[in-house]
Amino acid sequence: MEFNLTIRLNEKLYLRNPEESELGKKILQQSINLIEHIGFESFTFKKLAREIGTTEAGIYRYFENKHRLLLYLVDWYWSWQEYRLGLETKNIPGPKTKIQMAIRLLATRVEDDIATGHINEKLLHDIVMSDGAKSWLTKHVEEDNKDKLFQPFKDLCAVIAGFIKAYNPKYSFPFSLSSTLIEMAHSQYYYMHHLPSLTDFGKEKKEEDIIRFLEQMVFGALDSPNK
Amino acid sequence: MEFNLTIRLNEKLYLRNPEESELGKKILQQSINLIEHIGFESFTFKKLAREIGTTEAGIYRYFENKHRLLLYLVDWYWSWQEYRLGLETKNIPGPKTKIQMAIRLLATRVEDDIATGHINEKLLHDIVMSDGAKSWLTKHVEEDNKDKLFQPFKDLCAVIAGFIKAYNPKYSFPFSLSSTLIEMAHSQYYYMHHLPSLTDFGKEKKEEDIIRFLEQMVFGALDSPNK
DNA sequence: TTTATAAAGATAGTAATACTATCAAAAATA
DNA sequence: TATTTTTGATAGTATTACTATCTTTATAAA
Repeated sequence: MEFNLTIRLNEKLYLRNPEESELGKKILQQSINLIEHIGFESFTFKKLAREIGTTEAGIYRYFENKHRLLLYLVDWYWSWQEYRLGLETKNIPGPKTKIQMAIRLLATRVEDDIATGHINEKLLHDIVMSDGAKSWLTKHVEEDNKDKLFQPFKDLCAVIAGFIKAYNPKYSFPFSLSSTLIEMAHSQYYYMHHLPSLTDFGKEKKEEDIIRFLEQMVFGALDSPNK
Repeated sequence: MEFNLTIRLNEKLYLRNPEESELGKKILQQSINLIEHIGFESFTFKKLAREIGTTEAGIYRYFENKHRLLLYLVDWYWSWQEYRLGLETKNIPGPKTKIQMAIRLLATRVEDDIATGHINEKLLHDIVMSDGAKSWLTKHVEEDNKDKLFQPFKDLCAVIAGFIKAYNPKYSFPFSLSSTLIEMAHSQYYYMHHLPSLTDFGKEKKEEDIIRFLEQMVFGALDSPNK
């Protein structure tokens, strides 16, 4: 028996749904390979077309521009993380364990999930670490936000904020702590590998240390008297 | 009497030192205005040249490309923050107060500093929040890092890590906590204004709340038993 | 004062990027 | 079989990201 996970995203992300055709799926698959390989700045639709064996115009039929394609991939990633988190925290009673699970899922390098044929989660994880922030660091954040293009990130943030509130209902900053946690799980990993002197994990480069750091910080904040 | 603050940066950032000529200073001044106004993605040397009343080629004599110019501005900003932090924590005895001062300086919207003629710190602050991360989120981070192009950020991070170690010598993650603090002071501010549902400050939009959040988190982490 | 030299301005040119438009061929669907 | 949809092929344009060259102007040394 086979399981197949499909994630349906906001229609404003694309001109034609890439999940609904072979070419569309190839665009998703190969754009992940190519962005991971050459970086988002050097990535162009022309290069992607060459890689796939189609034409530039063909790709423009699916995505307005490369920023929208990035948004699609990033939204896909956060939706998938929320889905995973839902699975892994199902039937777990204590909010503490749920928060710990969230930290673990976010700070651990992902393995490719076979249930999603054309998406390589491992590579996508690297892309989100290196380029994810670029999806909202633009002059058009607010319009994109009105179009709900950041919804998956916000949803994940809200889920974890929910765990935080369940753990300590008196804590004043559940959303900020949640977004800090999510962002730092990625940043500290990126720093550890590329700018290690911004971290305390430079020598060993162990994910477990990032998890210890984040746990200590989060529960430090949540367990301390909240003025 | 007049005071004049000049910050000398890594020579690899530029082809010709922009601090040493009128045109160079105009490049710095106007690039800040223009990047803040249209965003880093839309910013080009041609537009900048038009703004200044010089030619594209003229600007290329100072900076290899717009990424290097961004790095220059970002490095300038972090150097200036370190300088300010040094000033403000001089003669303050307790490390707790120093950490609080660091948080306050980082999380408070800056006023233009008259001692630096051609640099508008207020606008530069906005640029660093919106585009600062793009200076290291590239495929050439590691080469840039070898060239010490991120030194000012690292230095500031190390100074604050020093305060953290002084406050609690047993704490295991002074550098990671420091980089988290610096990054979050900017991110939370950016989120508060553009993606408020990622924070708890959406309604009031008060800097004081960000400061409270960061202080509570940092001292929560530092005062809790460190396993 | 001439004379070297460095900086700035003016102009041109090129390869690549970020698209848009059009038309024909192929595939799917009615 | 006819019709609609999707893809492929080709062309074209404005802008970007540079490099090159040559002249003028400002500065400073002889």
